[in-house]
Amino acid sequence: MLRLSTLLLKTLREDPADAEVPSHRLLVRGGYIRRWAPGVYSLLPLGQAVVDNISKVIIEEMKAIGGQQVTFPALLPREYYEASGRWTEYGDTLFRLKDRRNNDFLLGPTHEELFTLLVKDLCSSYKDLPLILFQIQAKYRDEARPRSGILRGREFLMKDSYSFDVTNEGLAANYALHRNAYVHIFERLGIDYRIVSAMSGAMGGSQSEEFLAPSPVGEDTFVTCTSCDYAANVEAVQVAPPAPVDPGAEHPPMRKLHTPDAPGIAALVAHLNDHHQRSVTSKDLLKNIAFKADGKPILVLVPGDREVDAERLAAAIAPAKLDLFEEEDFAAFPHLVKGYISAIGMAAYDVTVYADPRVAAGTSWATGANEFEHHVVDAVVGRDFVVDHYIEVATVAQGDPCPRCGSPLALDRAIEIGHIFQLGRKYADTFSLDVLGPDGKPARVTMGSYGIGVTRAMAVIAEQMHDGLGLVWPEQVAPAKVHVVATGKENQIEVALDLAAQLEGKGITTLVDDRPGFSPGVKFKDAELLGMPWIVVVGKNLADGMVELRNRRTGEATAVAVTGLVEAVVGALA
RNA sequence: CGGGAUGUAGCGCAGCUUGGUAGCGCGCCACGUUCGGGACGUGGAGGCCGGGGGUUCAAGUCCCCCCAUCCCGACCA
Repeated sequence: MLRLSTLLLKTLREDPADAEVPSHRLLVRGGYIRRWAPGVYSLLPLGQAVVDNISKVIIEEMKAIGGQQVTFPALLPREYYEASGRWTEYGDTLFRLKDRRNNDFLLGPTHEELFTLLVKDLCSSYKDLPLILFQIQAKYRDEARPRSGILRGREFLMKDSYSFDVTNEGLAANYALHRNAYVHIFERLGIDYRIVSAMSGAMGGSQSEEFLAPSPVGEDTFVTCTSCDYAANVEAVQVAPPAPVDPGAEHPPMRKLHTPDAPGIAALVAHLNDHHQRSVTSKDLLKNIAFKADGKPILVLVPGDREVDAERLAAAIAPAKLDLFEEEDFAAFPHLVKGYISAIGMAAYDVTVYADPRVAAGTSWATGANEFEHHVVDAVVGRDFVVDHYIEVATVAQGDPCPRCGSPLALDRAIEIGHIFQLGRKYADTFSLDVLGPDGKPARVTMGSYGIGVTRAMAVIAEQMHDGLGLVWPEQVAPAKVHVVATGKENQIEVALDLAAQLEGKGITTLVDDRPGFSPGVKFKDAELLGMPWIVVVGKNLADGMVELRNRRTGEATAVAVTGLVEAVVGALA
């Protein structure tokens, strides 16, 4: 039983000044969490209770698919991350520190390395596999911009699990088990979610799916088809192949035009239409964007109404390191003229040209001329310039055709709450993780990794389930199922405590507001802010032997005899 | 890393233009009244005005530097 008279809880009447999104505002106001530094929070007693409830659901479902729980250290020596290359790859996002002997350590951002090494240490036969290990543990990532309370923290609680198999079929089976377990977990937590295809490029065709919770404050964007069941993160959308181009089509010869004051797509559209009797929109122009791949200039071509998604590009050219083309790069490489960039003639300078599939061979474009204040029109792909590689890097827009069925795609924002990934043999290769197969020969192990943000799930639930008065927890995660409010100056507190004890006796977690001297208004407001699914009011009707049972979500209230309260609650929860 | 905003009591804020004894609301403590929608009275506790330097007889207020926090952008030629 949680008693408000002694519980460490101070609710705030006003919104904290630094909180914008609802989950952050309400969790701080309700005394669930407290901030210490950007992206670093304490869980107070009620917050801890929520996290415990979420963890319990996750642990049950992970064990149901044969997962074995472990706990790894968060403090890790550099050498293992050096071996996998992530000491460098993670960059500034990695928290690094030194011990007294000046040895490098890090705070673990995720644990593939150590799980791989543990299995290498302990498992030497195919008979030891398949194996699923998981932990619920704090992760550390020095995010460029932590935000939105515990939605994106620098320290956060995560369930991470890893599967180990000898065969690809085994990996696929473990992946399917996890996918299924995640469905159960998010259903039980009452989270509204979608499963979408995620980016798989960098890891080489491995399958990967994300569990996304639709939310206006989400940082991810995903598409869903308006008619079939296609759903994907925008980063993973595959463009439908462009309509075939008639190879025999005649195009007028390429012409160079003087286009003063027309750098940039919008200015060029206006200039061509006003001064050259063309009828073009941004779609007909080629957007040429220069980057550096391992220091060498590359060009990326997309239609003028699209943007280049740098994340997708980075994944597409990995492991080459992607950088922007800066002022000094233009100065050092005068063949590319800022504002008038063109792919024409770039083959001579060893500049690799990447293009979106819409920039198909035989299509005709207006583009830069690599000459100050000049553009060209009627430049034809394959005739006037060459595309070296086609890659998926253009941003996706509302209404784009579904790659599966061609119907328009819808775009929505969401928060990533889970990610399941067929890693394959990447880490097994790094650490030479083999087991002996039935044929007596070593077999390379294949792995999956699977994550759920536990503290983020708490924020997501708050985000999806609140109203103007406060939080509205689902029964599975609420710190208590019932909040008993005692108002009045008679024996209400005694009766409330007695009812709470009876409810607890039935296994129903109960929070009771037994604070003396608080006005009824304060107690009602707090009960609504804190968001337990059921509120029992022990007040003035006690004189008639009655109390009130309210549903926090619907606001529905019914009068119940004190003697029948426990039974009524049991019925309501069933 | 760039742009914007903000740092004054536990929380939310005013005071800064025009320098002159540190304020308000909530919360907190004591006593009394009140008790179904954030009650009231009386008395109280609580501040290095983010930090450093400067100007001045005098700085929360003016000037310079630094730090921190929040929001937006992370490139679009």
